[in-house]
Amino acid sequence: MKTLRILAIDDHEMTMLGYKFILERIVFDDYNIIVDTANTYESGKQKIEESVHSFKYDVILLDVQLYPPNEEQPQNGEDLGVLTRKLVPESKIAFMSSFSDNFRINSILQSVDPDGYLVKTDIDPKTLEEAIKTIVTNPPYYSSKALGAIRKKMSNKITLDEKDKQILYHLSIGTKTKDLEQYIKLSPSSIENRKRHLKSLFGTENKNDLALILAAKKRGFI
Amino acid sequence: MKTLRILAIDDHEMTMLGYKFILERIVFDDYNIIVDTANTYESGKQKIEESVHSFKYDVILLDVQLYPPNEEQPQNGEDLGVLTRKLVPESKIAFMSSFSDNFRINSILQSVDPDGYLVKTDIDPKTLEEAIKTIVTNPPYYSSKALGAIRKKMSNKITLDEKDKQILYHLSIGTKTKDLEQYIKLSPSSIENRKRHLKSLFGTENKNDLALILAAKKRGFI
DNA sequence: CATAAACCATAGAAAGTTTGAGGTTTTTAT
DNA sequence: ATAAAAACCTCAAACTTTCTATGGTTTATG
Repeated sequence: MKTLRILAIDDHEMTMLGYKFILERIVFDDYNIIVDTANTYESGKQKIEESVHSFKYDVILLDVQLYPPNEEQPQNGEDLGVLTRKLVPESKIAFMSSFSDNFRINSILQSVDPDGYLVKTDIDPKTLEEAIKTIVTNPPYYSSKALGAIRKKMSNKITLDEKDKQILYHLSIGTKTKDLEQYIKLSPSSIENRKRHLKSLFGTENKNDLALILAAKKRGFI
Repeated sequence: MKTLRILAIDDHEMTMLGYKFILERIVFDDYNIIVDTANTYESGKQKIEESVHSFKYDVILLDVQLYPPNEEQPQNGEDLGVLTRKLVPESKIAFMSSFSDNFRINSILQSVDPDGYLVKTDIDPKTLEEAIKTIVTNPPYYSSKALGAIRKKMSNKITLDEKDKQILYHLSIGTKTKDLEQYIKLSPSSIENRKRHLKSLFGTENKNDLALILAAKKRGFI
C-alpha cells in the first residue's frame, strides 16, 4: 500500500478539518491518504521546508488568503506557491480561493502554474475527490468557476502590457486617477492617454471609469 | 419529457455512428436525447441553417477537419463554428479534433469560443457523457489534452502580436524565410529582425529555426 | 565548390509613446 | 448653490521603438 501525502494550508481551522475529513476517506487505487495541515503562512512554510529533506508531499493545497481580510497581508498563498515550486518542484500544487476574480487567477496561473485551481464555492466532496485524483494522475484540474475565468482570458484578442494591467487593477480597487502615478512609473498625461486607449479597446469611449472596469472584468482582466 | 437535440458533424461516417450510439443512450435528467448527423461541410451547414427557423439544436459537435488530410480544405469546422455562432447563438458548440496542436486550439478558442473542446484521443463513452452534461448545464468542458494546451498558454508571460504568430506558424509548416514576405506584410529585414527577437524571447539565440519552433511549441504557441 | 538561403550590422525613415503645458468639463463636498 | 478637486481633452516637442534598404558574412545544400 502506497502513501499519498497531502498538506493543506488554510487559516480557518474548521475548514481545514473538513478537507482533512473528506480527503482521508477518499478511495483511490491502493493509496493510503494522509493529510497534514497548517493554518498560518509561517507554519505552512516550515512544513514545506522540512519536507524537502524527508518525505515530500504529493499534493500541497494552498489557500490564497492566509490572513483575515483587511489585515495587512505581508505574505499570501501565492508567495508560498512560488516558494514551494522552487523548494520542492516534484510536489503538485493546488490553490483554493474564495474569490474567483480573474486578476488573481491569471496572476497565479502565471507565477506558479499550479496543477489545480479550485474556487471554494465549487468545492464539494465529490469534486474534491475528482480534483485530487486528476491532480495526481493527469493534471491540471480547474474547477468550474476557474474554468470560466480561464475561458474569458483565452477567448480574448486584447493583450495588455504590465502598465495597462496595473492601471486597470488600481482603478478597480478605487485608486484615484491623480494618485495612479504613485504606483505606475508614468507621467499623469501618459496615464490619461493609456486610460483613453483602454477605453477605446474595451468599447467604452467617453464613458466613465466604472464602465471601463466593468468591461475589463467581463473580459477577464480583473 | 424534454428533448435534447444534438447535431454531430464529422466526415467519418463510422465515427459518427459511434458518437450517435453513445450519446443517445446517455441518461440525463428527464431528457430524451436525439442525435442528428451530417458528414460534409455542406450538409452540416444546411442542417444548421434549417435549424434557425425550426427547432434549434442544443449542442452542435463539430469535427475540426472535415476533409481528408492533404486535400484542399476550402472550409473547415472552425469556419462552420464561426458561422453557427452568428446564425444560432443559443446553440452550444463543441469541437472535436484529432490533433491537439496548440495553434489550432488557440485559434478556435478565440474565433468561436466554443462551449467544449474535446481532443479525440481523450474521448471515451464516460468522458463524452460528462462533456455533454457539462456543456449543457455548466460550460465550458475542455478534455484533458485540451486543458494541457490551455495551461501552457495561460502560464505564459510571453505575448506575441499577430505578425509574430504568423511568422512562427509559417516557419512551423516549412515556409522558407525568404518566402515569408509573401504572407506577412513586412519587409525581409523586418522579418529577420522579428525572427531574431523571437529567438531571444524563447531563449534560442544563435540556434536554427527548428530550435525556435520547438521552443514555441513547448510554450503552446504552435 | 558554387549557389541560394539564412543571418548580421548599420543608419535613416516612419510610427508610436511619453511628457508638459495649456485648457474645459464633470464630480464632490460643504 | 458654489468652490475646489479631480477628471478629461488637445497639441506639439522629445523620445523610443520598429521598419526598411543596403551591403556584407556565414551556413546549408545540390
